[in-house]
Amino acid sequence: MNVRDEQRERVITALAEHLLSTGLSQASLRQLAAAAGVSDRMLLYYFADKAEVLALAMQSLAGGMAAQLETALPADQRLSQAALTAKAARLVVDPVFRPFMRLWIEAIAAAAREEPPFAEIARQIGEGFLVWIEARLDPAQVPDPPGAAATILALLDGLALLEVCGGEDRVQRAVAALEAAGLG
Amino acid sequence: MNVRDEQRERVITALAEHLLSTGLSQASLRQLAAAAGVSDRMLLYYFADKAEVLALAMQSLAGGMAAQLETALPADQRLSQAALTAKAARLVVDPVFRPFMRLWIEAIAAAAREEPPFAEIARQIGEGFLVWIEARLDPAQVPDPPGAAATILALLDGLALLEVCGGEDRVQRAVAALEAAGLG
DNA sequence: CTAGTCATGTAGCGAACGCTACATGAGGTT
DNA sequence: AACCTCATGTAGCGTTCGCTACATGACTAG
Repeated sequence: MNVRDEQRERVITALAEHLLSTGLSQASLRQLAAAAGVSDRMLLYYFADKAEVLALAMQSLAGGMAAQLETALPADQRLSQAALTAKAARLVVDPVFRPFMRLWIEAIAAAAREEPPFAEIARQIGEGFLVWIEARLDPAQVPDPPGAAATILALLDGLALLEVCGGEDRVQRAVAALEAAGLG
Repeated sequence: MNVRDEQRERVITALAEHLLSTGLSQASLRQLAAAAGVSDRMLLYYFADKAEVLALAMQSLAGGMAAQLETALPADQRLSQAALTAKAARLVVDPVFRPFMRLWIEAIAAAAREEPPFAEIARQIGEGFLVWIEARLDPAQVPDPPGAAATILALLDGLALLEVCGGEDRVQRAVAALEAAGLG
């Protein structure tokens, strides 16, 4: 393989990690290059432009996130809406997933202002989430799986927002309430 | 009153409108000044810095939003969690409120990256939302009002995110599902 | 009348941004 | 040996950003 192609892989992996830990605020070309251990000049030699860098790094993260979600809550078990809501909520507020959720809301906000490449990225990742959720809903118990999945996704994303504007304890209280309801 | 103080009021009102319609992406000092019909130089004569301008405009918007919410769903009627969730969800996806919700998630994302003055603003507005919600929950029907309020807020905010990453139809399906559940 | 505050304009600073032009050496091909 | 592509460095372009220094006319207080 090319040196260039090797570097593309190496750099994207490093940048995914960097984005996870610092968010989109530290994502200028120069900052990304420094985080990946290359010069900004070379970053634009490996990739077409900043949008490509961010798109690839976000896709890499989404892939990792999807794999972790698969193992954390396997699809062979179908749940009621309340039960899945509670379990998924506990998952996404876990310290393991929280950095991703933080980045996820930054990406959606960037998509909201139509900032490339986030409009596309956010659509893709959101779609992936919906598929993941719907695959875990028991059609026998859930009258409207697409509606239920959309509702659950909204709630999960909302928990990430709640953490920012309401703090950790509010999130825990919400998750506890969901678990209490999920037992019914 | 001073010319300066008159201008402060006038400019903030204009900028609240501007932020509502264009979001935070068109919010550089020069763009804000143009939207308010003044020079950027004068904007920084009327206000201390950009953070003050944004803070005041956001507070103005939050006030207007709060007033509209009060009239749209008066506090004298206490509801069950499911019923309030459904009613509030229908409210926030209304075209009247959607621009605010859009801006709201941009503000939370800015808060997430600790961008002044949004950390403070987001906390304030989020707190206001929680109070508003809790004041409409019937304590006789709701075992854990703070938890329920946090859950509802997460869901409402999440609907705004869902619109960005999943599109209008997904939001409508989620609201329909919530209304179906709210009838039970 | 003079002095000073208020309101506003002109001009620009220094930094960061995304991105590019150009040079250079290393290594392979003919 | 001549040439060419690849990988990399240096330097900087043009723009936008938040913000400021400085000047100037208008009005007001002593």
